Formats: sequence, structure tokens, C-alpha cells
Amino acid sequence: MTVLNLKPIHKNRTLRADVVDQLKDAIISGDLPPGTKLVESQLSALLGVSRGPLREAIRQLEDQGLIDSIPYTGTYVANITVEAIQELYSFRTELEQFAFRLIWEKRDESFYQSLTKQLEKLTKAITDNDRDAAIFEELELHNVVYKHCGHHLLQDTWQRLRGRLHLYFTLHQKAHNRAGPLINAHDLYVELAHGEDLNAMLEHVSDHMQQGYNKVEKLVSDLQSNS
Amino acid sequence: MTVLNLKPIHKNRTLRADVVDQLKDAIISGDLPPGTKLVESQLSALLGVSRGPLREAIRQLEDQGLIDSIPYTGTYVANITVEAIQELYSFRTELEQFAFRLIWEKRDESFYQSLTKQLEKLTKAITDNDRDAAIFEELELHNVVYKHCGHHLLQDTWQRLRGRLHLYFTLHQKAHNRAGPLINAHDLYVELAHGEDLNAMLEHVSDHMQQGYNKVEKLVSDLQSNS
DNA sequence: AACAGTAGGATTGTTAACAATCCTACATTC
DNA sequence: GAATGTAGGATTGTTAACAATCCTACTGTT
Repeated sequence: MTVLNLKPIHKNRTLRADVVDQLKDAIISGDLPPGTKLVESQLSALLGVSRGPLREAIRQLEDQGLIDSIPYTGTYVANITVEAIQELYSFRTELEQFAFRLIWEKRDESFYQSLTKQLEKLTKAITDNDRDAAIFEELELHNVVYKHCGHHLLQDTWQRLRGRLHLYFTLHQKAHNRAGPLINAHDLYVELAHGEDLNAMLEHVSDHMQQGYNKVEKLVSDLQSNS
Repeated sequence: MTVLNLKPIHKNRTLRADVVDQLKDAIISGDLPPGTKLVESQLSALLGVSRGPLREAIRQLEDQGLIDSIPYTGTYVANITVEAIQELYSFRTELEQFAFRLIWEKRDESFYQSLTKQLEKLTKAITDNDRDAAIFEELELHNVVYKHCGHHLLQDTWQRLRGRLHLYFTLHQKAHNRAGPLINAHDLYVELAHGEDLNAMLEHVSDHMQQGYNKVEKLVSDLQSNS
């Protein structure tokens, strides 16, 4: 018998899980802009699902910060404020520095390979001018770090932020028509991650986040002046 | 007209919210030990509620890490592993150090007062030998720091950990019959929080957490040897 | 014209019944 | 006797109808 390479069958196929995925995609892709009111009857009709699983999915997205819900009143796609963006970036800086401190002494070939491979994917997406893919691959690059440090709680927390971050990127890209991740912006990041100077890495994470924040922060005023 | 001091009426009066509160209490108080299978029909009968709101509540507690759910199979009170405890404490150290760095330059009278008052409550609970209260007040003491640094994302993350932490404390206290928070264990903590040496504070947070971890870590082997 | 009061419709919250899946225990085969 | 099939019951997933709440637009009053 040849080496088995079976992928696990997704038992996750409950309507609830599907709805979570679809709603999440719709939000972070910008199809459902922040502030949009989500009417259960409309959504359930659109998705071809009854309100039960839909409501369960809403609870999950609520805890991920993508949806705000007011009892008896309505559920809305979470609004964006400059404070929220600021908090997200400052928090993200802490998380990622923690991740690097965790992984630093445990870095192995598998980690380096994943990182390099992911940087290539990101670079390709940018040169292909595929902006949606570029956003995804940038997040995926950072994800490599979280995944490899093996800290489940940290990874869960990162996943919880990731959706909101993705949303900010998307909105930013839509606001200024050309503005995906810059080519080469992550070269130093990956280079330092291969190196031996942890402090330089941590410092760079801080700088990297600060740059990202500066880019995204303008988004709010742009959006508000548009409305 | 005298100064109005009206408390907001709890609009939270949805069954779902009540169920979340009650289930959470039942879990962190140890009434529903880790691993317990939660059968929806039984629970809904016990709570006098139909399965709809119950299931929504389950989704929320799932995201808080207090419940594990396997589609079509069952939902269980989250199990405790030594890895989970380790992760919780290491993560908590990062969060709280971050909190102190955020708040350090913004500390005001209100912060100092809350802290001192909360230390008194904790001390009283311990001298009263009210162990459940002592656990609550210890968590509430740390909560003061998170609350006052005004970082909503950080506070949400802390709240998410708090339930699990509370559970560990409770189980630990039940396992070794006498073992609430030690008297005076937080005096230095509060003293440093009043002082001017941030590095000493950060260092102490790290030590404090390490001590807590050492205490709780034995819990798992104790529990496992009992079963 | 400004304000309070009040139907009416729309929307969320809740329930109970129905469908799909899983687990267990027993029967069957080799 | 070990492995494989197979009902049956128990449990979760899903649905559609019902109840409670809220929002809006209209009315009437001053």
C-alpha cells in the first residue's frame, strides 16, 4: 500500500458553520460594510437557511468582534473607529513580539521553509496585482509565526483579531484604489526571522506595526468624510 | 432635584443572556466539573428554557473556552490540561505587563483608590475565611488594572481568560481543601503599582504569575490521579 | 407648531415539533 | 471468537410558527 495521504473529511458541515464562514467572508471582503443592519429574516432567506442556525452563527461572530448586537433591536456589522484600529495595532504588536520570544529558540527548518514559501506567495500575489490575494497572503505570513510557536491560546487570540484586521485592509484598499501590501515590505521581516538577533526582530515588529497603523489610520477619516 | 444615581435597567433580560450567566457560574464554581457532558434536553429542562436560547448560549461559552463542542456528538465542559494552564499563565503575564505599561503614565487618584479598596476587600474575604469570595476578589483586583488602562481589546481578552482562571482556582481550592489566595500575597503588588519603578512592577507581575502557576500546576496531576 | 399618546407593522426572541446523525447493543458471518 | 452488519433509541441539527418588543407614522391636544 502506498503512503496514505488522506485529508480529514470535514464533519464541520453544519449549516451553522457554513453560515459563519459565509458571513465572515461577506464582512471582511467589504460586501457588507460596517454599520450594515443584518435583518435575520432577510439573511436567512438569502442563505437558504432558517433563523436558528443563523442566530447561532451570529453569536459566534459577535464574540469575534465582527458583529454588534443589541437585544430586541438589531445586529449590525461592527463599526470602525480610530480607537479600535489603534487598539488592534498596539495589541497586535504585543502578541507578535510574544510569539517571536516564544519561538526564537525553537525555530527549525519547517518554520524557515514555511516562512520563505509564504513570502514567495505574498510577493507573487503583489506582482500579479491580485490585491485580495495579497491581503490574504500577508495575513497568512504572520500566521506562520503564530502557528509554529505552538501556543494555542495565543493562536486563538490572533485568529480573533485576524478577521477585523482583514476587514481594515480591505476597506483601506477600497478607499484608496491602489494600496495593497507593498512589495518588499516583508523582506526584512522574514530576513530577521531567519537571523539571530531577537531584539532586532522585536524592534522591527514594532516598527512594522507602526507603519501598518499609519497606513490604516487615515482610513477612518476618509470613510467619515465620505458619509 | 437631588443628584440622580440611577442604575441602568438591565435590558440584558433575554433568556440567552441568563443562560450564559447561569451556565458560566455553574462551570466556574465547579458544579459542572470539566468533562461533564451537557445534554441539551436535560439542561433546557433544568433551566426551564427551550433549546434555542440554550444553544445560542453554548456558542458563546464555546468561544470563551469553557465548553468544547463536537458537531452531532455532544458538548462538554472544557477539560483541563497542564498545557492549557501553562499557556494561560504565560499569556496572562504578557497581558498584565502590557496593561501596566499602558497605564503607568496615566495612573490617577481614581486608579489608586480602586486598587486599595479592592485589596481591602480581598484581605477581608481571606480573613473571613470565605474562599469563594477570596477567589472572586483576587480576580477583581487584577481586573482593576485592566479596567483602568482603557484598552477595550485588552480588557475583552482578559475577560475571556478570567472564566478559565476562575475555574482553575476553584478546582485547586477544592482539591487541596485549604488553599485560597494567601494573605499579604498581593500587598507588594499593590505597593509597586503605587510606586514609580515600572520595571520592578513588570518583574513582580512575572514572579507573581510564576507563583500562581506553580500552585495551580499540580492541580492536573492531582485530578488525574483521582480519576 | 410642538408635544404626548397610540395603533400598526416590522423585527427579534422563543418555542415545540421534525429531520439527520450518532452511539450502543445485539445479531451474523467467517 | 473476532470482525462486520444492522436495528433501535438517544441526541443533536434544523425548521416554521408563535410571542414579546421595538420603531414609525399618524392622531389629537394644547
